[in-house]
Formats: sequence, C-alpha cells, structure tokens
Amino acid sequence: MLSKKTKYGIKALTFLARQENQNPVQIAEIAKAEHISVKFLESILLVLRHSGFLGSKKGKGGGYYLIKDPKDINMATVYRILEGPIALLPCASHNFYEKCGDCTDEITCSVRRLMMEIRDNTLIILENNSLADIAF
Amino acid sequence: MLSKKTKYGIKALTFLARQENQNPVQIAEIAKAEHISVKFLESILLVLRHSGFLGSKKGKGGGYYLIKDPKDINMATVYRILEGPIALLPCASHNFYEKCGDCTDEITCSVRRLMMEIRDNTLIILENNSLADIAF
DNA sequence: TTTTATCCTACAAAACCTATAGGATAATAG
DNA sequence: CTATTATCCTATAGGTTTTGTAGGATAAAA
Repeated sequence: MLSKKTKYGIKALTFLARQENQNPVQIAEIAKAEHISVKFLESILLVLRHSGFLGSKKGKGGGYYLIKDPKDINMATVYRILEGPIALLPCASHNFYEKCGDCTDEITCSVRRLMMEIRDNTLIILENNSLADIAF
Repeated sequence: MLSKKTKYGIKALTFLARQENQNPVQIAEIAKAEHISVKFLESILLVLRHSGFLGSKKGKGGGYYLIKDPKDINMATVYRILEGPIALLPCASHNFYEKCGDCTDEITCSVRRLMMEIRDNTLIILENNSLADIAF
C-alpha cells in the first residue's frame, strides 16, 4: 500500500503541474485544495525540493513551484523518492536491493521470481507515465 | 512491500506443494527448511487453514497438508488472504475498496488512475500464476 | 521593522509488524 | 488409561513505521 506521504506528494506535484504560470504556490493553498494537513504537506514538499523536483521562494509571494517540465518528471523516480522501492521484496529490487535472510538460493526462490515479474510490469507502467501524463 | 507473513506463507505453501505424497508435514520441519520462526509460522499456517488451503492433523504423525491441487490455488487469492489488498490505494481496490477521505472526485483523481493501472497489471500476473506454477 | 512564508529538527501518538508465551485440545502409542 | 506429540488459539510484548504536530530559525518583501 502507498503511504499517505506518497499519495499527497503526487497530488501536490499534479496540482503544481496544472498551474497556468510558474508563480510560487503556497503550501497552505495546496493543502487546502487537496485536503491535506499543512504541516504534513510541508515536510513532503521539503523532500521533493531536496530531490530536485521543486524550487521554493520565501517570504510574501513565496511558495513552491516546479523546476522541471512535467513531461520530464518520471513517475518511477517520484515513486522511489517518496515511497522507496518499487519491488515488493528487497531481494527483487534494483535500486534498494537487499539479500534475504531466510533464502538459501535466491536464484531459484519462487517467491522472488513472482515478485520480480510484478516489479518489471509495475516499473514499465511508472516509467511510461510522466507527471504531465497523469496531471491532465 | 510484502510482509514477512505473506512471504513465509507462500514459502510454506510451495514447500507443501513440493511434497511427493500427501502426508502431513510438521510446522517445525517447514520452519527449519525455510528458516522461519516456528511460532510465527504456526500463526501463519493457522490462517491458511482457516482460509481453506490447508488441512491439519494433530498428535504424533500430524502436521499440515494441502487440501487442494496446487494447480487450483491462485496466487491472487493467496495474496489477498495473507497480505490484503492488491491495489496500492484503498480507492483503487476491488476487494478492499474504501473511499478516500481527501479526494473530491474519485473518477478524475490522477493518482487513483495510475494506481488502478498498476493494480490491473499486477492482478493479471497473480491470477495467471497458480501455486503449481511457482512451486516448480 | 514588521509581516509573511519557507526551513528544519525534534518529538509524539497511533498503527502495524514480528514475533513469543503458554495453556487448551486432540490424536497416537504403549 | 497414561504419556507423548503436535496443532489450536488467545493474549501480549517489543519494535518499527507512519502520520502527523510544535516551535523556533531563516530569508524575502512591504
């Protein structure tokens, strides 16, 4: 299951992608529109800024804005930054790989094989969707 | 991410599917072979028995055994019983549907649309895999 | 200098996961 | 009938993750 952090993060990104101009949008405005706690959203936007998706401006007239074209923001990347691994098992993950403690042979593990098939398919969908694709 | 409960549950099912005869297998034997805590596995096998996958026999010579042909055990069903919803959001789930608190319009929600696409694909994979498919 | 809005760290409550404990129950062996 | 074996079942403990909240620091604008 997706965490609310990820869900809210994606919603905030789509909200920003739908803006007609590049003017900063305040946290409070996004929070109100998407029914998210302001403080919680604040911490999420901070992550997205540190990850290079968003820029920010302080003080009056400040807020957050996209610093990339939504067409160039890949949902697989967004997912990994907000949620973490796409795979359902650490041993089936590309970017967050971890060895299983209980497996004797990873190569023949039937659970892993199934989870890698799911991961491959999920990855294709996420990579084929940009922020622009889902925002409109 | 899959819980260990689900991972261990599937491993136990494949272990039982690989047995040459239908004799009961003790929890301790499965636990040892798959490197799982006996007590934890016990609670998982209990769930699988209550769900109609396993039968059990008490006392000496007792243990657990499959009561269905592995070909007829669908991994989507197994997943739902051990892990819960296949969808990444409650609002994108068939069997565990729940309305979003924050969404004003579910139909046009971009996050939901993406998550439903992922769910549909994951579901196809799980439904196309029986226990027999992954055990051998 | 005041107001505005993000920045950032720390923390707390709640939910969930991963087991463990321990007695009840039932089947088998002798 | 008794001892042994192995599942049955509930409760609970401890850890981790999630979901926020608090509150002051920082920077920009009026």
